[in-house]
Amino acid sequence: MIRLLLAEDQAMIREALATLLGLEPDLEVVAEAGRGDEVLPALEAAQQAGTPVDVALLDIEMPGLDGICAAEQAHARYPGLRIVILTTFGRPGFLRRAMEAGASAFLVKDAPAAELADAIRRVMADERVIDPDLAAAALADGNNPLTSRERDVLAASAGGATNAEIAARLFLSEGTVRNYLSACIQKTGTRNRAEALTLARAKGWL
Amino acid sequence: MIRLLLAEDQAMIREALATLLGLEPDLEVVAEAGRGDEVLPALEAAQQAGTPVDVALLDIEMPGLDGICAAEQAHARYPGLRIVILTTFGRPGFLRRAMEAGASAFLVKDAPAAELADAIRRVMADERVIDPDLAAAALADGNNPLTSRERDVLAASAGGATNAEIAARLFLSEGTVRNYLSACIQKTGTRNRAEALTLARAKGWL
DNA sequence: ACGCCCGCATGACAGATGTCATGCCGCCGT
DNA sequence: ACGGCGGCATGACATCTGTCATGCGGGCGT
Repeated sequence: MIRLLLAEDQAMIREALATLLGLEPDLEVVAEAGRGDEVLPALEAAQQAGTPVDVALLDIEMPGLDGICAAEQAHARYPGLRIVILTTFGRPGFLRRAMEAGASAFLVKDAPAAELADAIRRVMADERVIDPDLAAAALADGNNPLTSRERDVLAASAGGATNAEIAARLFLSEGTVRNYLSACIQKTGTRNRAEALTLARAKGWL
Repeated sequence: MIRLLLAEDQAMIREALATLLGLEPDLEVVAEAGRGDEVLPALEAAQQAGTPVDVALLDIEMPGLDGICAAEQAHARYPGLRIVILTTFGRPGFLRRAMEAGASAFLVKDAPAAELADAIRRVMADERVIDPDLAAAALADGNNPLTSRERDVLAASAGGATNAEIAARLFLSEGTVRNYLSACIQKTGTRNRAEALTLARAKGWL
């Protein structure tokens, strides 16, 4: 019996997935989390209850902590735990980060449901499960060209934030903000901050 | 036995929901669609197969046609069909549009799974199912203040499109684009196009 | 020690964005 | 007929964004 933890913020989806997986004779959902920062506590609780989790299924976009950060924490604390990342968007940067975080599988929600149970069984057999096209895209994409600070500033530009606002928020001068954004624009090969942000998000660089 | 159609572009989620609903003794998923423009044909096929759909569950954000437009078409063609809109974001403008399109229920995926089956049974009993908080927000929000053309131009500004690009795309002069965007910015009470776009999207106005 | 990279900053300037005033046309309701 | 609204446009101008040059300090690897 493979014991699973399921982390997904949308309750309806989480429960539907739990039901689907619960129908498999060799799978059992023993823990659930609706936020990224509930993953570690849930793993702890399952351990304490005598039903240690074998495989954690983590959505990426969750409140409290994103699934990849949660994977890092979980992997550090429970080295034997297998991690399957589940995501809406197969962004290459996410794939890269997920692998670095110790994930054994990376699945997009566009895949057929049968692939989920299959992936779980394969990671239990110490396999890696990644879509070959996505892996190729991630490798072709090269590394995220943005420095840490550039990412901060680009992320802060979302929603129409002015340079003055970004500067105040990140304790920088406006000129520095303009320089960082200009660097982001050039590194991403785009024409303005909005386009740079759109592309960086699509690539999973932020 | 209530016969259902399920329209949701993410295969894994759709199948999980179909499994969940299929476990209810009085519900049966007789049709599925992965794109908005497959909804009508799927309804047609179910009708032809002698298993006419009673309730259509439509996700909003789907390729080919959004769920609300699909609802409009389905409602026009099958007046007796009940429509339940399922969405990730409870945007007031979406709620308003869904109701206008003939939907009988509007559910967010954050809701517990039990609410889905419950909503299906209630709309079969000719009830309306809407979260009271969401309804209040939609009523408090007032109407979408943007004209059709303003919405076109604001939507076209996404992703960093320049005024010249928007103008070329919508067959306008750049000055007209600037005027329309300025109007959007003022009507939304924001400071620039990016913020106007962010807010209009959050409200379900686009 | 030196070179590179990152973070941060100033300053000058070109171009894009946003505001405002104004005006024409067509449609619709009164 | 008239007024209001939406769509479209021109023109002037203020402000914001983006580019470039330059420079300082600190950390790291060779």
